[in-house]
Amino acid sequence: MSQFWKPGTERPRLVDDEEGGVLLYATSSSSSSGFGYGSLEKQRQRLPVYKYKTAILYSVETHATTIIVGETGSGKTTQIPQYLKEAGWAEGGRMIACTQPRRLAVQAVATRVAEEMDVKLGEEVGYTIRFEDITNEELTRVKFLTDGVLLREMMDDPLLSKYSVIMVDEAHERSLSTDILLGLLKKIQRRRPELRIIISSATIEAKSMAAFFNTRICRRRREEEQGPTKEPAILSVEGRGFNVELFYVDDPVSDYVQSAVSTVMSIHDQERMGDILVFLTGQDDIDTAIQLLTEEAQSSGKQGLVSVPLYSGLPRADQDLVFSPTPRGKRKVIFSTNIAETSLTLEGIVYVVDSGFSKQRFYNPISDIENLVVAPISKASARQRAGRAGRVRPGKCFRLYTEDYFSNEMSVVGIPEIQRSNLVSCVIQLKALGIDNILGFDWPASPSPESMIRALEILYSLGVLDDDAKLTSPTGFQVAEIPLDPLISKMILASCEFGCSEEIITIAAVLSIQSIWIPVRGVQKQLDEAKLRFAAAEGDHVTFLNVYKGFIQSNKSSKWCHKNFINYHAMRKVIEVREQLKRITQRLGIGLKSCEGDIQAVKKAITAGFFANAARLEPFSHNGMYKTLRTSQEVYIHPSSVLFRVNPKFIVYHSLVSTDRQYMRNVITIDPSWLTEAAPHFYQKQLHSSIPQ
DNA sequence: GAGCACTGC
Repeated sequence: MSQFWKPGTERPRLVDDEEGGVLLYATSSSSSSGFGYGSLEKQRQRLPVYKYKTAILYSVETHATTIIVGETGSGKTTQIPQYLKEAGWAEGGRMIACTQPRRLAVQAVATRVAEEMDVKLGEEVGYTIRFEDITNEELTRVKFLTDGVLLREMMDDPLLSKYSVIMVDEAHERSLSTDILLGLLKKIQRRRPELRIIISSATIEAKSMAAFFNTRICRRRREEEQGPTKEPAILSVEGRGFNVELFYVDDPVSDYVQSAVSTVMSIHDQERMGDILVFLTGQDDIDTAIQLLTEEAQSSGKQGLVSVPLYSGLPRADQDLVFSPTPRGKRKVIFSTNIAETSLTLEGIVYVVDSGFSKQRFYNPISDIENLVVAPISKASARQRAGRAGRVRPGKCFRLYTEDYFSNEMSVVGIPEIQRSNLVSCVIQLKALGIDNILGFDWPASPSPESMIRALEILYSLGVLDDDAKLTSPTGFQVAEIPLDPLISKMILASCEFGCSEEIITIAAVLSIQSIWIPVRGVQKQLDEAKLRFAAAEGDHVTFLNVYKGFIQSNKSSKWCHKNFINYHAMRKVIEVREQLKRITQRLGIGLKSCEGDIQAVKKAITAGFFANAARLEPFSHNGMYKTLRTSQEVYIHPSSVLFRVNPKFIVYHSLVSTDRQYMRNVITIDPSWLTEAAPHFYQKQLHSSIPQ
């Protein structure tokens, strides 16, 4: 390995990551195994953040905004809410909120904090995530929630008046909801000077966050200002990770999959025992890498390697393999996507191999298409990946790019999600909160005006916004109320008119789940056959109705799912979402009605939401090429669709996925005259040119 | 002939 690698000139150092001392999937080390309160208290005091308790409380007392830079295992997430509670911030009926970008983290942190405070979860300490509200209105003083839920709460309580302090954790990840939340919190602060905001962020982002929240206008007027200082305070808390030594390649690699496999082999050869985590970009890479490694290990007679894939599409049981203990004398190699960068914490990793790439979403507002492309990661991501090696003992990280590339070419932080996404949901949420001047909204990072305008256009075409870009009544307000993509919400509202809301909320629930089929490559043929049992000539949406019906008739049986290659957990989720939609539609005064098999009604309701996603088969096309009616984009039916190779003339699709081609996922056949019925304004021009009568 | 990661009363 010494020929291949050169130690970086950068000195080995502590590497940060984001969880404040909470180890997901490591619940056995907590009090349930017999530690009493006293021991928990001692553990708390040993956390690095403990030393800063007074400083943090002082800063929160005197500053409107405090930015906490916390490294690995600093304990900030679990401890700061408790400090605030002890200092009296939850007195007088007030509450302390702490947001996380992910549900799992919310549950884990809340559970841990309840344990440390020796209270029952759901009483003094509670949490709220979608479908799960473990809080008690009278008792709960410290509340953990996803930032998406807090945004929803603002619809009822725009000033978030019940909270005295709001801590936004993992702000450096710059997720869509976090950015919207930060923009809104800044606005709230102006109206509620007594509100305190704590933002926990990685080092790299701290300064820009501070600049964003700095609302102090003029230095001289400082003495006249009432209340806390407007200029944010920045506090830094060290972590408790181990050293991770960094290595770079001498020359750029041409094939990072092959290179990752060779590196794993060298580590296995030359380094002491310890598991390896390899960051690749997707399922394809991962499958190829595992195959290559198996071959290389076989041909060189090397033993003792156990390779495990890890990506979100993997069935739950297979994902759990990653957490099973490595057999004695073996070395586990986990080939993972970005999922291991933030969402999952793996124990026992000592070596990290970083390809330097990940798949990232990019949105093109001109074509209104979201693309998934392999792109170089940022320095922040690279640090995060490296940090995964230093959790149990000092580790090593092998970067499959040159040190020169890292220093001079890699961007410091990634592009915030809000600048890479379709903004339709985001715009409607702001409108619902009464923010009229969307283009002038103060964001932590501004999205492009093109994306904003495109979102406004789409919402206008859906009849959600009027000529003055205000929410229409009742449609606009109703669509904003439903926590789904506005196109789906519109479809639900239309179903009322067509008398098929029972069917449409089922379809809406299925569409909001990733996939209801079991994702297995080896048994593709059986999966296709299973699909045929439910396939409807009208398309995928109607097929979903058949699957749902079968699932209900089987009495929601997991056996039935297994037999039919249907993902049982996904179907449970469908039931859950459907129940939620049922409640919401009832509140909106939409009566649930079944069309009793009138499929045309169902398809018309779908068209009412998705008219913009219409495509027409190219005449004389031999390979099933379609063009979208709106922008004449070349698109194809996705191979997973029941209409693949059927190629009906006119279709409406739910979404596009872009790989080497643009694939339409979930399609139904339509009659083109429905398009002009559903959106006359939208299709007026195209009517004569592209739709034959 | 094919699926980065999250999320929402």
